[in-house]
Amino acid sequence: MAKRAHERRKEPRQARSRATVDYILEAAAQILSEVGSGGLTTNRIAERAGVAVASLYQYFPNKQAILDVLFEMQLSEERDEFARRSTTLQEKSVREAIREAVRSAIEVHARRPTLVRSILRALPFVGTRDLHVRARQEVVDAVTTAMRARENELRPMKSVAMRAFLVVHAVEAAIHDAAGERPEYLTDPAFADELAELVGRFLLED
Amino acid sequence: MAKRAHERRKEPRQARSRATVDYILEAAAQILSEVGSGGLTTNRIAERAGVAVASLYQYFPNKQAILDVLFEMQLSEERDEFARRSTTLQEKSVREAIREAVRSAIEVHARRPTLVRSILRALPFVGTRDLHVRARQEVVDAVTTAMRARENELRPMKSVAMRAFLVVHAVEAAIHDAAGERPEYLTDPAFADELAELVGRFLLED
Amino acid sequence: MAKRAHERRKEPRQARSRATVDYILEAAAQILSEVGSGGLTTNRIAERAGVAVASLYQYFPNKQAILDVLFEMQLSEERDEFARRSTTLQEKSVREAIREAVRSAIEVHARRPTLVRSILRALPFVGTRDLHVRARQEVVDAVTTAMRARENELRPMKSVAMRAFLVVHAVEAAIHDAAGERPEYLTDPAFADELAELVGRFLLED
Amino acid sequence: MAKRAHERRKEPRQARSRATVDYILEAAAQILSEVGSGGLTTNRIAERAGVAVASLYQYFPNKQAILDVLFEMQLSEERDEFARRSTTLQEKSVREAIREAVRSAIEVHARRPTLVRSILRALPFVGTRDLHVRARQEVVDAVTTAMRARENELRPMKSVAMRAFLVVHAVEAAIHDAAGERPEYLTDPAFADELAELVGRFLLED
DNA sequence: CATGAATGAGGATTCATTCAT
DNA sequence: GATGAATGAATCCTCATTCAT
Repeated sequence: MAKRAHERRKEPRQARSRATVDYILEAAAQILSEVGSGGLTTNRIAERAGVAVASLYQYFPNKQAILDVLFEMQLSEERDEFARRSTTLQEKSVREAIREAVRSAIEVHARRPTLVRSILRALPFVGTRDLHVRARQEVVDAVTTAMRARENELRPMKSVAMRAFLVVHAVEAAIHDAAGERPEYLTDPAFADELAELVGRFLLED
Repeated sequence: MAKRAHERRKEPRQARSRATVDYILEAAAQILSEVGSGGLTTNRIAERAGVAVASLYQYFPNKQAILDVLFEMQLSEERDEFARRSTTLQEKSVREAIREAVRSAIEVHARRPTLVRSILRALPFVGTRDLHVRARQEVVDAVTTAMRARENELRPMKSVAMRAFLVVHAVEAAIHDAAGERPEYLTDPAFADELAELVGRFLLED
Repeated sequence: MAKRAHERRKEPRQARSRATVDYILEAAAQILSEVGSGGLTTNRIAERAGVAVASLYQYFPNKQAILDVLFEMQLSEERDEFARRSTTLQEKSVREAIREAVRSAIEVHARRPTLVRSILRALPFVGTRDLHVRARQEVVDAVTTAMRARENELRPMKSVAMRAFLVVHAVEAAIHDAAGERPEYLTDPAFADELAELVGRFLLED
Repeated sequence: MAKRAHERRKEPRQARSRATVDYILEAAAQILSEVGSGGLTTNRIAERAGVAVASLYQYFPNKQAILDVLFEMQLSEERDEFARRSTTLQEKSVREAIREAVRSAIEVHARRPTLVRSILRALPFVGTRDLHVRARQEVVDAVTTAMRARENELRPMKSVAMRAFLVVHAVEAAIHDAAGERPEYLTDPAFADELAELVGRFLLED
């Protein structure tokens, strides 16, 4: 695998080629969630996408690039979801904000549980480590900032960063692992409630 | 890769054999934590272990088996650690028990952070899914049982299982991710305190 | 690669077309001298020429054809140079004629040393063997004829053909190799003098 | 193709593997002289050698390495031939020494004309440029040294290096090209005589 | 037992060439 | 006439695994 991945080799101009790119990404996503990263081969991707391998390489410089794009797409979705909520979060009570945040996190993952899990948990071991680390850090940072903004409403703490780290990773992992091992939890309102409670009790004065 | 793995092809009788097996496992572990599961090839393992590939196949039916053994070893270690504490845990307050449990979990992972992380987080995407799922379930079950035993001391809950699931996954993930992204946390007492607090506040009244 | 190369698929009628063909040939030449025959791909040629690959195939039936045209162009240039001098050569002394011939040979190659070298030395191993052999033979024949015309002024010899062969190949190789390894020789008058001396001493009575 | 070639990946220990290496080199040589460097693929080499591709890669890190070894073998042979003669050359007249040198040069190439030609003329355009340039330079240097040693017996010259360059390249090219286009020349004593004459007249007084 | 050697199957990537608009 | 898109066939190379000594 080459070094700089993640850049598309050639921007698709026509509608036809944009569709091809989509098919490829979709195929990769499917394979990833069905057989895992081990079974993800360019030939398989191309076959599933219904295109020739060479076509795949017209838009992605190498396999890694596909994974990277997939990863970034997922991140974007999360970012967007977060951004969409963040304005309203300001106006709500912290408790309510937490509940909202947890719900939307679950929401994001509930759509395609295996895929998201594969992408977010598997990729770090397969894909560009940097990308993953930076991405995760970004989320932690966002939460840290949000917490600082309303620190007076929170339980006193020495390190905001550490607490944010714990909250983010705990929540994400719980959701990912649920997606993998207890998919039914993702649609169970009790799960969301419990998660929100976990976070709330950790962050707020009782 | 063959189908049934995880059984050693042949139990090593002599000391020499046992040493060979150890070298192999150690080599695999090293490679796993250094270059990740992608770079883990049988040839590389053999080379690092200082034996011929063919020798490797005298003790392991296939590559997967090595991973499985590695995984089980790690689990055993955790199980043992847990078992060792569990008797004493009975006699302590729940709060104290939690603190102990969290500490020992961190302890286990702190020894070889990258390795443990690789094994426990990466293997599920590479190795035998079943093994992993069963193992994780086992931990959740143990915690569930422990919680049931002292349910009256805990915050009322609808599903003990779900709460156990959340606690176990949250704690493990936090530790694993710390191992990967914030190794310094593993030796920071504040980290253990915070984690214990997270769990304590979630499980205990007020 | 198809079989019949070297024929242009379609003679360009309009000026625009002719320009396109020129761009293609120029691009091929550049790539050839920059990265060698190994890096010469149709896609790369097209890209460098600023046209689509498909356009390239409107004027050349296949890649080989491009190389062939390039080769022929180079030959033509040499032929022309030779023809241009040959009339005047008649009137000069053999010694002077040799000097002139050597100078113009160097001249031809000095213009774009790497290119000429690539074309004349690399192509035979990549391109149409026949074309190359015939071309070289043609030069040898021309020299043979020239020598026969003034055989009485030359050192006695058994085989004019063999001596012509030696002279032609020695001179060409020296120039090509100089182009590749000692480019500064090409502009050093001493080099021309020495080459002329080499030939003169071989062909002429002392 | 990777970067550092030419190093054998693994030294063959047993007789069997040494044979394998030989088969591979022989196969490569055959293909090279039959179809040229363009047709030289690792699969074809392996097939012709009667081994699996993977075996080939156990001894050569990549295709280039095979070419490099072939190239070096050829150079060694030339070096040896040269060394073998050089002692005796000292005792002979320059004229005789030249005759000897030319004869042995032809000798070396006459054994497997197409191969040698392929290797020495084709490789520079396919293989490691450095290797080739250094090798050629080595020969020129050796001749330069030899000429300096007996400079007083030679025709006066400004640059020994340039004259050596010319002689070496002229002779080699003539032989190579003869191998390719006039194989019969290689066994014709007249050819050797003429070549020796070419060199002798260039280097020696009147 | 141990090991150097060997390999079939496959994986990533490229290339000359064609097609549809 | 030109071009973006598409592709089948190859190419280099690796890997898990087996064999022969």
